[in-house]
Amino acid sequence: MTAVVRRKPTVNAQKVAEKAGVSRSAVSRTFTDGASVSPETRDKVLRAAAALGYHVNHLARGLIRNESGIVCLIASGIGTPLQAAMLDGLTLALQDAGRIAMVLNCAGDPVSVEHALRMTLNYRAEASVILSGSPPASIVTTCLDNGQRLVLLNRSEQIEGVGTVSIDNEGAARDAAAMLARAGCRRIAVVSSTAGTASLVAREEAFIREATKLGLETLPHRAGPTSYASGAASARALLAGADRPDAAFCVTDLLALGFMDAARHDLGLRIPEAFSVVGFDDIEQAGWASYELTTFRQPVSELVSCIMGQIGSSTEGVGPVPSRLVKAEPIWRRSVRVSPALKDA
Amino acid sequence: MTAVVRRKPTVNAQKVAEKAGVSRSAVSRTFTDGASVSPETRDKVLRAAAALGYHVNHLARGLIRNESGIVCLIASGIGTPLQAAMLDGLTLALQDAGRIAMVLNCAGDPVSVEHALRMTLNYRAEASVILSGSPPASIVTTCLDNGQRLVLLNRSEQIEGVGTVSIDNEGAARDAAAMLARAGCRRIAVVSSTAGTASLVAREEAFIREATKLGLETLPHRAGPTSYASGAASARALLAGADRPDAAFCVTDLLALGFMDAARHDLGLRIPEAFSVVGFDDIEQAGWASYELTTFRQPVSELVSCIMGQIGSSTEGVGPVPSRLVKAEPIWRRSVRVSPALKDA
DNA sequence: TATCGATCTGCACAGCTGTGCAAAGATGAA
DNA sequence: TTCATCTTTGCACAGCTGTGCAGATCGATA
Repeated sequence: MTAVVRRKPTVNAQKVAEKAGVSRSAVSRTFTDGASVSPETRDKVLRAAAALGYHVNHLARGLIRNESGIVCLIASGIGTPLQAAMLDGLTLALQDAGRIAMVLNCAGDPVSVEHALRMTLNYRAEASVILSGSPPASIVTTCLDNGQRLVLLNRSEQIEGVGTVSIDNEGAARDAAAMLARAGCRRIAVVSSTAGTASLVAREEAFIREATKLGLETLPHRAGPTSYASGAASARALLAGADRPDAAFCVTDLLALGFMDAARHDLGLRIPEAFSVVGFDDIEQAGWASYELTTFRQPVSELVSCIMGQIGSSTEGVGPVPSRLVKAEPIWRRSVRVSPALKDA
Repeated sequence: MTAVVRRKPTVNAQKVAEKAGVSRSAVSRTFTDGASVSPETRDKVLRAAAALGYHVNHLARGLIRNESGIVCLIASGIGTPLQAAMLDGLTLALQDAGRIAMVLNCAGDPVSVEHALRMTLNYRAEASVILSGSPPASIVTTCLDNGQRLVLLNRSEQIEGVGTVSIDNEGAARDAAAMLARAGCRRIAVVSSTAGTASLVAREEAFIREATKLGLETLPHRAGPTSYASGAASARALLAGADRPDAAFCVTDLLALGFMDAARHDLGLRIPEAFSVVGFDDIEQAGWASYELTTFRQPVSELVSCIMGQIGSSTEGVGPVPSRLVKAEPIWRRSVRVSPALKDA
């Protein structure tokens, strides 16, 4: 006598119709925007639905309308301040737009991104936002063929039909180089990570190019993943010898904060008097009083609204969505020493 | 001549069956675990599916199986380090268990939690995890009636059929009081927030009760929401007068870090020599060299596996899931001065 | 009153899949 | 060869909803 799996009697539109004494169509129309129902039947239906605890089945609705209402967010390192802020903003914006967010936590490598996009297709998501990692080309075309919108964040490649929102890494990195040159720095550590993410590499290379052009010496260094610990390790490695650099450009605020802490507490350096640090992202912690990090802001809310624009209202066709380039404004705080020249002025 | 909305020809099991020269059932069985298909047809199907870019429609599958594979995570303040860490762990664990996470970003008030749970029912989620906020009782029973599993985090109320995972706030708060008493502190600021969250109130009250029992004086203070800024504001308010406290118990690490920064940089206090601070949560930043905050750890991975246990394998019935109480271990760092008594030993 | 128009309602089909049941095919044994 | 057993396959139904189309109801106007 095996235990019989007794499926709970689910409450569907049919039940509501019977209780309200109307047809099932009337129930459906009551919960469909812009459908034609008389106020009385509408009332009867709503009352019956509330009594039974009826909730429209979005799986079935998505099946017939071919609009699931689901938008997938594909990211890695969700626990990180910047990614968490992006997720916060995106989930909220999606809800305001009547969609719902599915979060796929991937490792960042192409295989896991492809896996995530497959899941995306399984759930017939209307759009997917890839916040980190880079998808193989084949799965991208499959997504587009299935009518899914795709938005990539901080990818340099332009793909036909794929929306792109990018930070102006090059411009900001050039500004950073100029900023440190004006402060009178000469030997500059360039602290990056071994992750090899496109935008991080872009920042590093653009900075080195501009700094070299300005006659500055650069010392690239990568201690590990993009983290506080890696920043601290870089500081200990770079500041140990006799001929130290006199400034550091860190491609990420997390790296910068770790770098600052190690420089101050392990090596006794005074920032900004004896050493200048510039970061990137403007995460919340960069503004904390222990750091007061001068950095470049990733304008989260602007990025979010750009992404929402790319996702669009799902009505228009495959119009070639213009890719957006967002400026990263410098945020002046107190981790860069004031230039002697400016002091005189 | 209006633009005809031409629905893209979707690729479904029927198309795959035709291309592979088999029946649609064979396609379905190929993608169903434990179904009976011969290796040859299976191969033909897989080849045809790959060629067409077929992906099983989980909406339809969920409709017929009554198992959507969706688990909803309801939270507010996703950008916060602790919540972000929880989301990171939960999304990963869910994916490993073959489910997928939907994230509902709510404001925390009962109305928005109810709204989120309604959405949960619309998508026929198998389970919902409420990470913050407190749902009205009526919607809870509706969820249970619809066969949805429900897990509450840090709720004191026991509801029949609802899983609960809680941190031992009281025990940890008592430990904190004893810790500060042993360090020789006498007047202790209790820094909390105006949020009124159950677990924060529990920490505050348990601490005050135990501290009073130990003969310590307590000065409760709430400057605003649970944030770095509120912690800093509390420090400025509490440390301005002449008869300062000599220690602070902050019900959250974010509050503690803000408190420390304001105490040090605005008021010139030395921590831990002249002032001791204890926090709660052990967010990543608490371990940074600028803070070295002594605190109590919310064991994220343990909480995650407890929650996963409550969600269960969805096979068994409404068995009364035992509620779990997780200990918050003290993490000794350097924000509490070493007791003169211990120094002698 | 008869006709027209507007508004609402119900029928029936489509959308995609999983699975029980019966039939067919394959395999082994007598 | 004949029978029995096991595996595989196809049919057809269920699961829940949105919507086009035709019919019904109602009010208003000539």
